[in-house]
Amino acid sequence: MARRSDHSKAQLEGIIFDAANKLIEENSLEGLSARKLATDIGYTAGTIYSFYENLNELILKVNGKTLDLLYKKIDKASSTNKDKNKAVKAIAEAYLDYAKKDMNRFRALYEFNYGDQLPDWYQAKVKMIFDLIEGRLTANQCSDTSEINAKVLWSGLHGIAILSLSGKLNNVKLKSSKLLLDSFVDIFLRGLAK
Amino acid sequence: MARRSDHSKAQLEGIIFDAANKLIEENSLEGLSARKLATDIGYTAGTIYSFYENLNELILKVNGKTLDLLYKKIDKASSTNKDKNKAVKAIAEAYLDYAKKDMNRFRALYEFNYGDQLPDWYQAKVKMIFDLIEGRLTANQCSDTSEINAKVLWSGLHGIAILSLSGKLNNVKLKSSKLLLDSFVDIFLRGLAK
DNA sequence: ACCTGAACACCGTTCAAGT
DNA sequence: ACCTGAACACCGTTCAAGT
Repeated sequence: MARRSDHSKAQLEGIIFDAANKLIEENSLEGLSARKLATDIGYTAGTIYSFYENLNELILKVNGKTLDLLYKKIDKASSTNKDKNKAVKAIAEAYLDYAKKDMNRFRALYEFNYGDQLPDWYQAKVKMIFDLIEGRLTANQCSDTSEINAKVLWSGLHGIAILSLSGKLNNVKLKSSKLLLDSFVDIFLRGLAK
Repeated sequence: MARRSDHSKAQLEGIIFDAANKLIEENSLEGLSARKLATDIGYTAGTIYSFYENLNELILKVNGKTLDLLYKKIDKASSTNKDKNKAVKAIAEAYLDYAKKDMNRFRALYEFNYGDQLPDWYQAKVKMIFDLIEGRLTANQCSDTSEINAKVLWSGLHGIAILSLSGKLNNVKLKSSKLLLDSFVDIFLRGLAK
């Protein structure tokens, strides 16, 4: 212990964040505790609280970074396709793919109960992902129902992702989750094209 | 404290279960702790462990009862309608309605990480709900895709339920969750009717 | 000024000891 | 036989005291 000004304030904040991010990456929220984190970085638990109000603020920031990563994956997947239906499918698959490959951080996203209302900067990140989905879906559609349709798409997508991860969707193994997702998107797009 | 054989073994187990159920009903898993539960029933925390191996077993049993309640609601809703599409919608609405009205116990259902594989008796309860959905959906359909369709329906349903409860679906207030659900079911059924 | 370390109020779980 | 209560190994968070 006792590293006393081995690092600048900004450096230390980065060290704390990176260590927290790593712990969550390894075992979601169960992986993170103030004392474990402190041991990892060679400081005392108290130090964390001079950079973050509490653990929740730190978790929220890690989750914010996770949202950024998710956004990038979805953005990349959607922009390489031009046909609308294919773009929607690509978005859906990128979402599920991210959930599977970065399982622990994805779990931390929805297992975390912040308690208070989420701050604006966090909501903005969620909105960015949502707008990406909505934008691709409503290329040529009335905007009256487009928001609802996008929310339906995202809800279904998300439901498949979490039920697949948790294994609670009876007998749905990870192998078949893509089949499930593709079926959903197909049904959804067919249902939209009245 | 110290009530020493005021109750029979079976009585005491019931008392523990009921108290746990009540705590979860009031504040989901955050509401339950061994010490709080012990205080409520007038025993010591150690006593709980002579009836349940650990808190997880107790939570699982409470969740089992919640699944029973959910099943009953869905069963009732689906059997009062004869038209297939109406029955499917009734099931979906009953699911969402239950999630909203018994929010804390419903949250405990999916916020709980059991760790190990879920025991058979629990999986059987999940399957009963699933079969109810699948049965109504596949009245006259090829059984090849019916299981997948039922899983798609349930995933979407579930996604809407949890995103509505957690408020993570940006700007989706509880008021509009029924609208969202109805839209989903409409799109889904239209998509199925190729 | 920066960080510690002890303290406070909690956890789940075990098990020797009391009645 | 049944239940306690102390103990163990943990939590998050605060803040006076040390350097």
